[in-house]
Amino acid sequence: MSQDIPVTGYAILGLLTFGDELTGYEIKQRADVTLRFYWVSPAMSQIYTELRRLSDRGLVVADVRRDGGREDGREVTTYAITDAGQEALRAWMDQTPAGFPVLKHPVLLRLLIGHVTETEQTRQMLHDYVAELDQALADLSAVRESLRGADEPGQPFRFPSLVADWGLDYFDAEKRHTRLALASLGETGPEGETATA
Amino acid sequence: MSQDIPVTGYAILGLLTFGDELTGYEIKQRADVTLRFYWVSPAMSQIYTELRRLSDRGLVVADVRRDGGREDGREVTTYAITDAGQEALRAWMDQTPAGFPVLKHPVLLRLLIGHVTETEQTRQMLHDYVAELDQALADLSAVRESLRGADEPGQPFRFPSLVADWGLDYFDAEKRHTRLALASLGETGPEGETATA
DNA sequence: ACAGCCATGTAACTCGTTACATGATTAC
DNA sequence: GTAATCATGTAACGAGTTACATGGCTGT
Repeated sequence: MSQDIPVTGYAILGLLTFGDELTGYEIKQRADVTLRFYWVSPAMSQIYTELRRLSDRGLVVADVRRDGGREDGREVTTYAITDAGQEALRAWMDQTPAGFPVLKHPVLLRLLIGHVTETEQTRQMLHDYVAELDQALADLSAVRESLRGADEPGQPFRFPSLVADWGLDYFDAEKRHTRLALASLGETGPEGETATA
Repeated sequence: MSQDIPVTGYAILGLLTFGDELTGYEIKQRADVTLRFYWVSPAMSQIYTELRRLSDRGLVVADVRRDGGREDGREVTTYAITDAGQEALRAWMDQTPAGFPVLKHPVLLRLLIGHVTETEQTRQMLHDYVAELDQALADLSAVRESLRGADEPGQPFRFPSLVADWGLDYFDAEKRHTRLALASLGETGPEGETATA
């Protein structure tokens, strides 16, 4: 029937299962704080394209409204998941294998061919990565905190909390690995210096 | 000059810095055992496309040869990185930021919306994931072992070893996280049973 | 003889991105 | 008044995939 929907489509559908009617713009914002860590943050244009597709298949309903009710006001379209959408999402979850994660890790890719450049350059890259990880950790921590109070079994944010904790641990592990790599490069680099951070 | 090369192009270029002349087919095999874990394993057609591009820009040289030297034999094309290729790769490493990793994690995506399906279904997914992680760990361990003996500073496989160790640790951490999630689901699931594995 | 691997490529297509275009609303 | 944010879309394009097509070589 409707298995020709990209995963991102189901991801958007999933965002709509948390109870609210959302505009495309709001979906983008939600994606930026959640999906972005373990899937992608789709471009606005992609979101509108996907909403169009979901709407065509009856998996979401669009609700066009005049902002503020005025005749000349701005048109705002909110989307809600339909029963058919719930079923399609459920069928996807239950009947298609999740698949193995794909990691596009430019830091590891460059580390792999570290012999092509100076050790100092590689160290710099790793330091930069740590800084970006700190930022990601801060962002994700904030999200995780915002779920407190509704993260127990039976409560709405149980699963998002589980995922956020997993993500936090993952970023921590990345920091550890980066530091280990830095240590390995620092101890035995061409120059006699040790790691600086 | 030549910054219109996709990352996968540089990745292929990188594979050619380890000393051998490789055919497109062999590049695919190398990618399947190394790149696949932290970048992607490009399709054959993508590899040939990329080799064509690199060749057009003079970053690799193609060496067309008759297999076995016979006039009617099969044509085999091997590729080697050129000096210009080394420079381009180095320039890319030194002058463009690596960028933050992108993780496409269907297991986490589905766990996030776990409330859509039965807990048992989610548990099943996590169990399957553990099995796949075991496979990945076995594969990567084999690669890592094959690097032993040339993984010290100054030796050719120092950086690949560093990356392999990082990867092994990462997969271990994923297993841990999966078990934690399973525990969390098992203890408090709707049915009174505990986790089965 | 035949299966399986080695080897190379083209064509069609999809996902997703960036750039462009438009305009209303809100906060300062 | 004007900058930032809210809101929606189109067009062009690029990276990468699957399907298709071809054919030689190797082991049994």
